[in-house]
Amino acid sequence: MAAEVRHTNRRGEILDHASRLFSAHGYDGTAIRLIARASGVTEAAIYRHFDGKAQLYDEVIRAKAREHDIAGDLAASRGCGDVEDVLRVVANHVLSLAHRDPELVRLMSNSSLENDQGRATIFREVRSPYIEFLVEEITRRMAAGEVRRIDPVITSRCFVGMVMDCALNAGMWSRFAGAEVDAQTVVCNNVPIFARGLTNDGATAPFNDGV
Amino acid sequence: MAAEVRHTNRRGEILDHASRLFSAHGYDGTAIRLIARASGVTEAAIYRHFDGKAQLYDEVIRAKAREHDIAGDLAASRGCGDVEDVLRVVANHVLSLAHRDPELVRLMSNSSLENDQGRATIFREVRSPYIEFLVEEITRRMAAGEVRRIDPVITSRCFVGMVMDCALNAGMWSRFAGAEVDAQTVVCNNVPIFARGLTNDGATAPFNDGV
DNA sequence: GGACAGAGTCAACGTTCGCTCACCTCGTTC
DNA sequence: GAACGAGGTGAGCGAACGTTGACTCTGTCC
Repeated sequence: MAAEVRHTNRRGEILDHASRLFSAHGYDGTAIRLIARASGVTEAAIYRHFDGKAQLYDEVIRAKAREHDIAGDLAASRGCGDVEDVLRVVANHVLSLAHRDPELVRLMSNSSLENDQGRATIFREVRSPYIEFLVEEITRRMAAGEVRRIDPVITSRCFVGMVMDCALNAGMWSRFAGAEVDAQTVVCNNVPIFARGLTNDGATAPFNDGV
Repeated sequence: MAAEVRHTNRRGEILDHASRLFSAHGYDGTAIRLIARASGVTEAAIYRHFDGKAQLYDEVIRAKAREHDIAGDLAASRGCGDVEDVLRVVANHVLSLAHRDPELVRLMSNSSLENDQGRATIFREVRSPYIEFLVEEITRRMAAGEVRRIDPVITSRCFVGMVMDCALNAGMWSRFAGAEVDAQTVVCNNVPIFARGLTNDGATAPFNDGV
């Protein structure tokens, strides 16, 4: 990270402005001309640094995803607490990420069809770390009898999807329902529901049927 | 006389082709020229029927939303079965809607920033009916003691969000994990988890604390 | 001090965009 | 049968688009 700081930061500046504009207006809605003007250079200068619009967009996505070490953050909580704690860690991380980096949220909900590769990149870099962490935790806790017998992959994908959808559409909620709901309230409401649905009752034997 | 008047349907034809193209390439990615060519007319003809591109897009969204009577479908299941049945009805309806009308799914995930009004329309016409149905069901069952004390609005929004995210990103799943997961498997896995998290234990008294 | 490469500008290219205009062709109405 | 409005055409507008080529400036290396 510190090694990248050359004495000309133009490339980074362009990437920053492009990230902001792409996230605000989408891929098709952002002209190279706009990025150039925002970066204080001409359009031709942008083509000195990037091969074209598509490649610039791809670099923006990749740089944005690399800003966060999601898997690394989650690794610290590996094996800690009960399954409710695990869900809470994931949900809180997603929602705080969305709060810290609104551009990322917009890029995620923007890169739907325009530039399908960008969408795949975001999916792989942002969503997958959460899912993989959850799958691992749930699988281990299922073997230990803490979690009932469910499909860890489907369950993890859907839980992450629920939290992502919440982060992406929080703005829409307030527009229709009026009252703003903060992230912590959502977590406090939903994580226990999901956790309760996942955990074995104390009365039930951990291994009630074979694998 | 009345049998040959099918070509008075130009407006509807244009809407159909516009719907297909907008859902395939997004708002900015779809040129009026393309819609005209697909509809077998010139661009000028489109401007006879619609005020402009933005209004055409809005009409597409509105027509698409009106194709389905989500609230009406759900009303038939009002008050039936236990809370698990209610969740299953909602999840199955969302997933079958997505299966029957892929264009709608694409429009939903496409209309992100481009034309924000279109996004709000889809949100109101497609998502809200599910949420309102769930809120009503959960609230009633909470009062009856079947469901634990949770926030019905947040819970409903998040459940619907989970299912929508599943419907929207099912294509992405298979690309990364390889194995395709069909909708019914997802419902069978997740609805019981959520339902179990919502329902009161049999051992617990229905009203264990005041409202 | 000359060669060279990177970074930047300026001007323009060919194309496509949303949109409009003048005109045509009907079926209906008075 | 004249008038008329709805629906359609073909040509073309001005603007914006992504992209490129020729050129300049400025360090750095041999």
